[in-house]
Amino acid sequence: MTEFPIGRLSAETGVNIETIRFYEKIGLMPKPHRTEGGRRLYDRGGATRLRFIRRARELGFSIDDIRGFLGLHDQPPTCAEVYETASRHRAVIREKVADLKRLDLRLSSIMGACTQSETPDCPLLDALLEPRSVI
Amino acid sequence: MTEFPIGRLSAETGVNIETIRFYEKIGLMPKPHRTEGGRRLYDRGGATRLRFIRRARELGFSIDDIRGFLGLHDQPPTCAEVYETASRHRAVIREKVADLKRLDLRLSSIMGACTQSETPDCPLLDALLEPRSVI
DNA sequence: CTAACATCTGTAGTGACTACAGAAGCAAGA
DNA sequence: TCTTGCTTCTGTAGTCACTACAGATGTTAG
Repeated sequence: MTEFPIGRLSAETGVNIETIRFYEKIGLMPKPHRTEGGRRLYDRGGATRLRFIRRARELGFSIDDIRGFLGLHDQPPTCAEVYETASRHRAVIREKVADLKRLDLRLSSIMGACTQSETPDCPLLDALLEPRSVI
Repeated sequence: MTEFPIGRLSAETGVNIETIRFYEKIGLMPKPHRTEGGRRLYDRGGATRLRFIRRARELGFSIDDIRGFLGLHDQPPTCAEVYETASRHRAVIREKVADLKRLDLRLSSIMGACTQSETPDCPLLDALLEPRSVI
């Protein structure tokens, strides 16, 4: 047999069984064959497609981006369109990095005021209460 | 009157009306007075508390962290406990920054292969399909 | 034949809100 | 007093990308 059940697909691709079924429900994975008893049977193509989805997810692309890559919106995209999606995605990532770095600075700044004592009197919480603090 | 309705509280603190009601539902904000007609009335204390919550959220603390700060888990926390929470939070932020930077590198790497042509033949998508790619 | 395991469907939960629908309170002007 | 228009009310459902069950049934090795 060239077909295999969902458990093997899951083991082979590193994608959870429930996630595979979820991808099918939202139309990202096509409906596979079934055994007479109703169990899903996948082939090589299914594994390739699922791995593609997993890699794209690992790179942080949204389900909707992936739908586009797979041509599920309309046509399969041109190379330029894919680049455009990736480029916008990277811009979001870079903005997130900048945001988180600013957050780190602000947090570190108020943490510096902390005495770390065992009393409930905490400059860190005070900093959150004071409108004119470093925050 | 020293009391004011939810709209003014919202305007004053920059927190959405629906969010204020949400905070009340989950017990982060206490139940306020009501007019005879059933509308919420807040005082200065309410505004101070809500601003505290907003600042903590801006710093990325979870609702549960904030519950701890406000002493809603058990007692009001000691300064050392607050510092510990902040410290763990900062560690998560730094890990996220590192993750996102790695993501940027990987993404940039495969974007470099892209021809940005108008054809559907896309090295970027191929990179996601190939198991042995740079990704 | 049976025990153990794999898989099935469907629903609800996660976090931190946001977006409505439909009803009702409230304040200012005519 | 009445109306107009704004504000607020409750309750539910949607967001994103899954994850975690419960309870039933298929499949396979010994």
